Amino acid sequence: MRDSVTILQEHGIQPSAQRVAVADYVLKTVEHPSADLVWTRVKARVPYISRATVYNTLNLFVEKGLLRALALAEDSVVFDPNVDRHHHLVDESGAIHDIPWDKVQVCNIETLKGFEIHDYQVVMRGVRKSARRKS
Amino acid sequence: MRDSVTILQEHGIQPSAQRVAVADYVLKTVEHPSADLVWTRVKARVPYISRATVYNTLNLFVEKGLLRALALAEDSVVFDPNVDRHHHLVDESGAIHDIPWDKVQVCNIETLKGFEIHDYQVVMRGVRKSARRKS
DNA sequence: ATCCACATTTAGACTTAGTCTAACCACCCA
DNA sequence: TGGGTGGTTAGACTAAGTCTAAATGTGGAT
Repeated sequence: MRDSVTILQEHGIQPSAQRVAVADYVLKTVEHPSADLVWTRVKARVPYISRATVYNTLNLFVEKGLLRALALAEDSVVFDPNVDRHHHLVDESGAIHDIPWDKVQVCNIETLKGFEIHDYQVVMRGVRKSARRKS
Repeated sequence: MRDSVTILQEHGIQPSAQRVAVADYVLKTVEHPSADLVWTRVKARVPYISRATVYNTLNLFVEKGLLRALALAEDSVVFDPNVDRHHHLVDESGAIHDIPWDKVQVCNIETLKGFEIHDYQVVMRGVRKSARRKS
């Protein structure tokens, strides 16, 4: 995994200590955290970071294309460091899983009359099937 | 369009004056209103209805299958009286349009390993193409 | 090294969406 | 006539997020 400082610089973001701390967590996670969860996680390593900074930083990262903000569940916006096209599965437990773009195909979307589609994804609800050994 | 009182009764909901007022608006609208917009719209006809009642009523309608709650945009949950399967297009203006189920097809979703899909839809972002005469 | 201008961070006030609570009302039925 | 059950209400409360004004950090010119 590449260095957070480098990634920030490549996207025209001054790599301050706080921003690097946020990047170190949020660019590598797969847990689709809410902003407050990001705050909690980052505070565990850098206790002096403020809530406003976390929100500012997350919004900056979204603006600069490092993150995507997703409004999939009812109760909060979550962040996803996977900015390539992909689909999402919202588990009934609340967990969110990325589904690779080529696992599912959407047909006839370009023939929709009257609209210009800029982007789309399939949003699924379901449960992760319990794997073999559970206990 | 059928009578709101009848529809409520068929779904096991006591048709109080407030509930009928909410139903009269929200079961017929196509504007995908937020809860507060429902309150505003209903208050225009029934000024003595309280915010809590609107929220209670909307949640009751969702529970009883008269409405679906959608978390598509970042800033609030909206309600949709169309409870049949369909897709959604979120216009850049913020407006939400229903896209009929058979306009678009999703393939290979049943072959997804490791998950049991209960429900899905395609969520699109884009703009409504300006029709001929604009001015 | 020093200074300045500007960027960043901070705590806390503020806003907005939504839930909860406890009192209140209205009807049905004994 | 007096409960009891439903529904409604205002307002307190909570949670997510934004804003503000002050403090602090930083890079570049000298």
